[in-house]
Amino acid sequence: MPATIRDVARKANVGIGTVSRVINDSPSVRDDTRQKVLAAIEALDFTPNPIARRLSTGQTFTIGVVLPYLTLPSYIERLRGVQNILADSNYDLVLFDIENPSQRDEYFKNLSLKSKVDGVLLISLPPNDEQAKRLTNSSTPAVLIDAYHPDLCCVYPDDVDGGRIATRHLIELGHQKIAYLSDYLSTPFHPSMRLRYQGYSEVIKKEKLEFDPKYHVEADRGRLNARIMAKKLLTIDDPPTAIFAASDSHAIGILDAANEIGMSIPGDLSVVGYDDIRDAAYVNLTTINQHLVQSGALGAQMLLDMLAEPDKKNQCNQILSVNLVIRGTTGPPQQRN
Amino acid sequence: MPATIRDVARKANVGIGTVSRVINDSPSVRDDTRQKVLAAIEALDFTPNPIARRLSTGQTFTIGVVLPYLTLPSYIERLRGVQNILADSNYDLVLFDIENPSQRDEYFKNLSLKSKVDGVLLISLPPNDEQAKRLTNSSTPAVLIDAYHPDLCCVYPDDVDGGRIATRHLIELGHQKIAYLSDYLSTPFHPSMRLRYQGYSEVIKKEKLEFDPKYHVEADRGRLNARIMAKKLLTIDDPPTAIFAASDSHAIGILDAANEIGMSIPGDLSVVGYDDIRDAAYVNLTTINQHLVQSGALGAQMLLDMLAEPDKKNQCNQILSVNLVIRGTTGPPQQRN
DNA sequence: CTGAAAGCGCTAACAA
DNA sequence: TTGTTAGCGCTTTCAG
Repeated sequence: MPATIRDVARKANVGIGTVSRVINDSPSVRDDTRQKVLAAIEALDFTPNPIARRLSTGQTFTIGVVLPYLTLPSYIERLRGVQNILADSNYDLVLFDIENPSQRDEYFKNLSLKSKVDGVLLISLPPNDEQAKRLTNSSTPAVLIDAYHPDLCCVYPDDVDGGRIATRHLIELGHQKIAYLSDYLSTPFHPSMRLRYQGYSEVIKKEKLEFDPKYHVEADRGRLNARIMAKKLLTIDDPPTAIFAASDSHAIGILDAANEIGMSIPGDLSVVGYDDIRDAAYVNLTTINQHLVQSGALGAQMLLDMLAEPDKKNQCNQILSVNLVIRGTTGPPQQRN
Repeated sequence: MPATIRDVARKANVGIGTVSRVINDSPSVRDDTRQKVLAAIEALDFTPNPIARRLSTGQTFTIGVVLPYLTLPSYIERLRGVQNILADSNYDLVLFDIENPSQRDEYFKNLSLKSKVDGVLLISLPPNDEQAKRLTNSSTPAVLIDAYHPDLCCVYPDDVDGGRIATRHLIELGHQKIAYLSDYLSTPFHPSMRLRYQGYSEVIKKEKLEFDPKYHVEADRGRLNARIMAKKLLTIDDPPTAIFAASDSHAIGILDAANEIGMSIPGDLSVVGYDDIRDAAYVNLTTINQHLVQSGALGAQMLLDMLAEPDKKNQCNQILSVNLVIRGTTGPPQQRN
């Protein structure tokens, strides 16, 4: 039904190759013939069939974005960054949501990709070695966003430094008893929270502060669980004067707990979060901002660059710096020492 | 590099057509030849090239999902519903995010679709008449999710009824002075909030309650603005004893305001929200639940059905019912009448 | 039941 | 500079 390149050629009285050249902005077309062709294209309301072009060139002009759980705000933000970049390119974004481990495995196995996408962006999906190998072996370039593997291109935030920065901020305010509250670190699902913990404990040790295991608390995911655990933590003997939370959700749960047991913030307790989600500003939470949207954009751009110059060994590892956003939930402890 | 259908044919000592038949589960293949072919496919690790198939059949096995502002949780939920359905189909999901009105217009104009997608899902993007016409004229089937147009297939929530239900709930508790707080209704961007308002005022009138314009408050988007406006509303002469908020974000802002000026909930003030977002449960908010994920799933299924049986006039308008979730922010007013 | 052949709409090499 | 031709890898007649 829609006009084809042949219709245009006939109408413009030129060869089909010429039309193709015009479409592809080839310089070797005389200007008047170009005009003829353009006119015919206009008249016929012709748009080149992308599929045919794909078959012909071998490129799909499609990049696959794989991410887990479309629910988490942070993944979505990264996806936005990706989409922003891709929108300005010729590439379409095809979305693969992984909602359970078996989907995930299947995805890595099939790389359903096979000639379906020109490149893959994996968001927050750290591959194991076997999966990484499969990725490197496949001819489709891939980049990991918010995940790391030595053999792959990655862009990820400097979580260790985030942990350091948050902890240092608290110490500089005069805190000595600083707790860390996170999801369970023993599961393989939260590498970033483990890294933040690493930064935290590194600073604690360097500053020769008391490193009390009771100040390290783990809770199930979610604000409510954080609240419950925080309440416990704050009512023990010799409670901390500050808590570094592995996420803003955790931090907000802590705020709720403090509120519940009548502690004032930041007088009785300082709290630092992580992520700088939308609500953080609203509750005036001091937190670590990692540049989520930017991470997606950077990853997408990296992939686009790889696609553009396949041979050129690209700068393939981008560590994104994080920064402290000081708001109202941190201050000096009430009673020193 | 990857094996083609021809390689398989050669290896299996059959014609290329036969291989195609095997791939497509055609019944007219003798079982032993089928086995031969299958073996060859296995041996060569052959996967049919989807692009070639697309060109050949004219189908793209791709459906385009267009939605505005990837940020809003409710859109994301709907997208999840779509993705859930599409994941189990043969269709890929290609994502188009509209971040500004010009992108939107451009999208409707180009329908970039032209032979790129087999169908379109528009989420929360009410088209005007011209755009709708373009959609109906284009040969690609489309369905609107969370939007309505008489000429198009739509699935959308019963917002008017949501307004009714919330208001009735409050009246049944004994409230007479019921306010409605929403975004600005005069802009074309919040048709649903307008409909909820319609349901609200309908019930107010039917119950012959005082319909005081001062009880209708509009705020800029966001929790903070809701909080500010709510504070104003609650400190006027003769304040309302209950507020119906057009969204949970608004409602939570109202809760904050009440807290700030020392009103107790639901003793001094009842609040009903809308959407039942995640935080609603956390703050124990009574609210209206619209089935977001389901709306996406339904829309996607509808489109798939249209694709499967193009001629059959499908049930093309699905109004999703909403329901009241009673939690802790509503109760009888303290002083009657 | 099966093989051969003709496209799908485009790009790219090759002549002219 | 331009037209012609040969594919890209598959589906689908059409014979046989």
